[in-house]
Amino acid sequence: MARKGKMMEERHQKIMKYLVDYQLTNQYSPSIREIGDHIGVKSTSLVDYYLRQLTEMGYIDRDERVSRSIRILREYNGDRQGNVRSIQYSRQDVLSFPVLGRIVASEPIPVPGSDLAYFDSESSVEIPRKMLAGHGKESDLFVLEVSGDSMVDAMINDGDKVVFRQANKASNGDMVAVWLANNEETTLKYFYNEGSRIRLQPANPTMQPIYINDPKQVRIMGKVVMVIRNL
Amino acid sequence: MARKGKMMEERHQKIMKYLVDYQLTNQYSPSIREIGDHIGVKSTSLVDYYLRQLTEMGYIDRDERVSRSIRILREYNGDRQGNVRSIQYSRQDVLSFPVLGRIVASEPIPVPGSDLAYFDSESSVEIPRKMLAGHGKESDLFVLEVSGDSMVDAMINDGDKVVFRQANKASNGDMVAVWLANNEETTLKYFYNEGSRIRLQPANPTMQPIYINDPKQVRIMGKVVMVIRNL
DNA sequence: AATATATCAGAACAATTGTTCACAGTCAAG
DNA sequence: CTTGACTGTGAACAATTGTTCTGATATATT
Repeated sequence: MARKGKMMEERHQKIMKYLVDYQLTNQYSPSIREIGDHIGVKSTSLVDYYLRQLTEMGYIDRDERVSRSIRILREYNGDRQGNVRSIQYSRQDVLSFPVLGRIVASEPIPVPGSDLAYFDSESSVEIPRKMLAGHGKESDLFVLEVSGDSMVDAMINDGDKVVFRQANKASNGDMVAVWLANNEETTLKYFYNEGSRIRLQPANPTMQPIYINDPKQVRIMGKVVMVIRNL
Repeated sequence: MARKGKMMEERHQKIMKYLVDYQLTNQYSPSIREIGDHIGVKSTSLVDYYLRQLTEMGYIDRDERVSRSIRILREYNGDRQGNVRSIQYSRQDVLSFPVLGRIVASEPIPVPGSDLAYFDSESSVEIPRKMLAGHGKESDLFVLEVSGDSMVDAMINDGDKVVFRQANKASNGDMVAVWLANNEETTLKYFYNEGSRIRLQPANPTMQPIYINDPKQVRIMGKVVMVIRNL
C-alpha cells in the first residue's frame, strides 16, 4: 500500500493548480525550475519526482527532453468522490465564425462563396470544435443572426445565432433553410421528402406542416447545425 | 514600401501552418530548429528573422529567452482582402459543464449544491469563456437538458441544453426558470415585476402572458443565460 | 551604380532546461 | 530494527534552445 505524506497531496494539488493557471496566462507550460520556485522546492529533482507521480496518476503527460512540454490531461480532484462533477476549464480548439449577415424571411440566405461582398462584421461566434463533431467539413459552416420574429415557428428567436452547413439537398429530418420561390421567402423547417411531395414541418408541434408538390419551388440553402441564444 | 521576395510570403504561410498544426498535436510550440527543419532552412538565424517579421505583423507573439513560447495570435491570411473573413481556429479557454439533469415541467429544477446525488453524466457542454462574458461568476452556472415539448412557448425545444445562473430574484426582462407553487410546474418565462403583480411573458409573441398577484406563488430558480440547440 | 532588402549558412555563445546521482533526515509498517 | 517510501538539497551534466555575429549572394528600387 502506498503511504501518503501530508506534503504530497498538497504538493500535487498546488502543482496542478499552478500548471492550469500558468497555461491559461502564458499558453505554454512552466519549466521545472519555475514550478519549484512556485511551490517552494529548491531542488529540481524533487519537482521531477512529483511530476513523475502526477504522470503515473494520469493527470499530466510529458515528452522526454522537451522543454515546457507538460500537458494537462485532467483536472486534479484528489481523493474526492467522483459523482459531483464541477465545471472544468481547459484550453481547447475553438472555431471562430464571423457572423455573415442576418436571416430575413423575405430574402434568400446569403451564402459564403457567392459574389456578395461581406463586410467585416464585428461580431463573431466561438464554438469549441468538440461541439461541432460530426457536422462535416468545418469550412462549409457559416453563421447568420436571426432578425425579427419570422422564425418563431422554428423555435428560433430574434437575435439567435444559427450555424448552417452549406447544402443543396437534405435528408429527411434535417432542419433546413429553404427559399420558397412561390412565397418569396426564406424559412426554417424540418425537411421530409415523401416521394410525391415535400413536407416542411415547423419545429413547433402545435403548428401545421406545409406541403409542396413541385420540388422546383423549394430551394435548399443549408442545413441548420446549431442554434445559439445568448441572453 | 516594403518589398516582398517570392520566398517570404510562402515561408510565412508555411511557418504559420506549421505552428498551428504543431500546437494542435503537441499542445506546445515547436523550437526554432524544428521550424527550420520543417520549412527547409538550415540556419536558426533565418528562422528567427522570419519569426520577428511575423511578430511585427501581429501574427504571433513570443517571450524572450523562453523556449517554445510562441503564441499564435491570429490565422495567417496573407495579402487577401480583409472583407471575406474565414473561419479561424485557435486555442481558447473553454468551460466544460456537466449536464446535471433534465428540465421537466412538472418538477422543480434541481440546483447544484443541493443534497441530490448527481451521477456522472456522460454528456457535457463546452462553452468558450469568451461567450459567457458578463454572465457573472462561472461557478454559479449550470446546465440542464430540456425534456419534452413543455418549453415550446419559451422557444426551447426537446433536447436543447440550457445554461442557467443560480438566482432567487430576477430583474425585469430576464428569462427565468420559475416554480409555480399553484400549478406545481416549472416554466421558463420572461420576468416582469409590475409592482402589484408579476407578469410572466412567454417568449413566443403570439402567446399570452401569465399574471400572478401573490409573489409567494413564484419561486425563481435561475436565470437563463444561454440556450444551445445541437442538431 | 549604389542602396536596401531579401535570402541563406554556419558558428559560436549563453541561457534555459531536463536528467541523474549522491547524500541525508523523517516516519510508518512489517 | 530494518526496510521502504516520503521529503529534501545540491551539484553536475548534457541536451535543448534562443540569440547574435560574420559573411555571402541575389534582386529589385532609386
